[in-house]
Amino acid sequence: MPELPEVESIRRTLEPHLVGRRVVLATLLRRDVLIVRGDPAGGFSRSRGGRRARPRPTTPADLLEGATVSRLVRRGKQMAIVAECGRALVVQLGMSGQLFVESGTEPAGPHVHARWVVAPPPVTEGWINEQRVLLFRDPRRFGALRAFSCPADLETHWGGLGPDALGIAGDALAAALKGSRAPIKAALLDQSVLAGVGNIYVDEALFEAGVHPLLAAGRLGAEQRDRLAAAVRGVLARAVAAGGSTVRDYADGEGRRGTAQEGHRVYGRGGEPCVACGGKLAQITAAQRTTVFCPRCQRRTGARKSP
DNA sequence: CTGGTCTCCTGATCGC
DNA sequence: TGCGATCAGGAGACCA
Repeated sequence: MPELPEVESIRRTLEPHLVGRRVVLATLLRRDVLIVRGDPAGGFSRSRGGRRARPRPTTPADLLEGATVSRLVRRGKQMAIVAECGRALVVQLGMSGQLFVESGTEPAGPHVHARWVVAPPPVTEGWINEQRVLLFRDPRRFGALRAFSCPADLETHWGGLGPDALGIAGDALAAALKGSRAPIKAALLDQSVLAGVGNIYVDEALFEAGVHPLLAAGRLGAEQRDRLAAAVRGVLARAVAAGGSTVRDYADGEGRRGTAQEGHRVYGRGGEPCVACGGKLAQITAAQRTTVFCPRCQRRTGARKSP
């Protein structure tokens, strides 16, 4: 389940394979994973009554064929492959998505929905000088590719996201949570509030900050919000440094697993002892997600009412 | 508008 | 050993 640290690890490992290279061939093997101007290209919208008579036409350029990659940019859990011409392809990995360069030694397996052949650099300059094949694989298909034809369209799309969680400051978090009566866990998972946190790191950050997952978001005190912002940054930064969490099948852009799961203190540990107090970790459902926390270390207490 | 619930999807796991 | 039931979960649609 790729969250910010996993996407950042993928971005970093793919950079040397893609930046400065030209996409010579792009193939869409399953059309409905590509979203162009807000609609799936494959013809059948998932929304009720959204069945369209004709598939939306797409062009190879939507998948950046013929374009030269200028940079890979991450915002929250999304990554954009930005081309020199201004086009961009945003990759959303959803639950089970993977984006990686084909190793040649292992078969890519089923559920590959898009494939790019990337030319070698014009001048040989180092060890990565061969043609590369980039694959988008996504068994559960909660992921998607979104095509944008200019930087302004990409910015508009990303405008719907909250501030990036990796650099979230206490006052920015306060602004994002102001007035919210949703449980803090639900608020942190809402990508329009804060971009990048998913179910693993939200539980880890709440534990580190000593905040109960069901506390109303708008009721956190200033000190709690600062602690929470610092916990979010710290948890994510450590996970990035560890190459992300491989809980099931996550792998980076070169197929390598991460080790951040070794540092998880609550995720996946319901019923086990708290690493801080030794008490039994509770497991509940919050925001429709499995939620693990320590009832002793994470008090459901917010700011005092003004006298 | 806001927050809660439903839905999509497949692989892993569990109990009989 | 086989197989149906259950669970996992990101995020948009939907609804009260």
